[in-house]
Amino acid sequence: MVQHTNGRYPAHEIPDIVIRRLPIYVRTLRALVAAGYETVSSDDLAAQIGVTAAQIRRDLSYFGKFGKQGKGYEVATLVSEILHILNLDRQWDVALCGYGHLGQAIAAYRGFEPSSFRIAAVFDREPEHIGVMTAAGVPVRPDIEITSVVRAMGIRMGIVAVPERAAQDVADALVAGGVTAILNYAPVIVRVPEGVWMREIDPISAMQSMTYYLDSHTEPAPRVDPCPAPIRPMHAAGD
Amino acid sequence: MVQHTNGRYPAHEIPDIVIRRLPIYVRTLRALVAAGYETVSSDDLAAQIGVTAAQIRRDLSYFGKFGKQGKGYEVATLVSEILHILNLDRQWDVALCGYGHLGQAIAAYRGFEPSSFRIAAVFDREPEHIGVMTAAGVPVRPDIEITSVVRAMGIRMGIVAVPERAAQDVADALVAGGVTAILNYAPVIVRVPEGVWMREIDPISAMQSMTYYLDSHTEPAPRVDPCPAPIRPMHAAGD
DNA sequence: ATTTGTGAAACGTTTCACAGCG
DNA sequence: CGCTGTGAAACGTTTCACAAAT
Repeated sequence: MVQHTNGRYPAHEIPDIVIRRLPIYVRTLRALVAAGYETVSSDDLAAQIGVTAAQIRRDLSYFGKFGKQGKGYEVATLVSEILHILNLDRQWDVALCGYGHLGQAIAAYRGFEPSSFRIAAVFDREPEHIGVMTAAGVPVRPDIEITSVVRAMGIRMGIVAVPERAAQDVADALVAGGVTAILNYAPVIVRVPEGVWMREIDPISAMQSMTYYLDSHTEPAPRVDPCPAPIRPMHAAGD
Repeated sequence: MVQHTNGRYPAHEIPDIVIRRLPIYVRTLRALVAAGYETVSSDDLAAQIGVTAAQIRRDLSYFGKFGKQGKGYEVATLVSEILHILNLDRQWDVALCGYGHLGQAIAAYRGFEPSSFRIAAVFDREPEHIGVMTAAGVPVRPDIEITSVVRAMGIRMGIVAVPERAAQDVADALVAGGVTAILNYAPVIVRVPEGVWMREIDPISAMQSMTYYLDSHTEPAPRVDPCPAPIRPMHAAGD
């Protein structure tokens, strides 16, 4: 019942593109906390991220008023607020499907826990992987158990890291077990029912779109200086 | 000199979002070729991909006229046309930076060659990785050689698969060597000079944005039937 | 003085709808 | 008749610019 809209914007009207930017705000704000900042203006935060200050203010305004005029935003508080908006003030169990090279890299990645996720179940098709333990102590189970285990554990999110020919079946099994959010690494369009969220991780497409801008007959652009300034520790700020 | 615009749309006016969709069109069209299709209408292609037919027609219209009224598009020809537009009718050497779990998974992935890419150089910081050969026979070199090797090999694209604290340095080294397109897997904002293209692979952000839609207190949505139809082999199409 | 939150304008993208071609 | 290519309209997103708050 505790919804994060403050009455003005029904949740279903908030653009998804705004939602997708919030994790970047969290990440950057956390870096600012680590650097010793207590408050930040939308201008400074925007400079860090490489977007406009107006965009940050507009994005946040969908959810409430978090800043103070003349002062900016209290960094630690804003992190908590956004984490709450995103339902990240709890941990989410995730089912990892596929324990090949990619799946093993995902299982070994130390970035999930601090991001509110836990690889709670792992599945694979290959007999030689079954029964293996991940570094976190999760056993690899046969893929035929996806639906039943996901359902029994109440898992709501899945990662598809299997070859493209298996991706649709694996996604169907996840959905059958009650999963409503899927991160898909397979280079194929996976169809899911209404009400199931899906995000694609598609490095090949990303690379194939960048080659458009790489003229085959031209040498690299001339060297320019590196860019805007990175976060500096608070204590170094003097003038 | 052989540019892919046919005179009406200068390349610099074509929206990047259109460019980013072209690889999906290629992938889907190739699946249609494999299923025995010779022509396809924008309606059918749109249904396969899950977008509107108007969007496909508009996207393609930026580059020329590839269809025939009353007939649709010749599938094999359209694949070639789009590959040409994207500069994918050649192979691109790519520098992989980082040979940890993720880098090893990337190096082992068999999807690059058919997508016009080749992992041509691999770099890592850890002494125990240096000198190791990838499955494709590429030696892992120390990261201090990134700039010189990339420059010597004429490499134009790089993949950053190192921990976030090293990502900026590695990207700088790539750019110093002449790289102008970077795929970044590190969960940090990497700053690059004007003229360098960058795409982010950010699974954690993708997951953190999906949790917004997973109400913490609600059980999974009721079961619905699986969706639109997948590609069927031509020979099965009868009615 | 500084900075937020937000109407209104500007800009970008998608969809409609249909003339015209095969 | 079926389907493309595309003006024009609709829709979505970003930016401007400023009143109000401290």
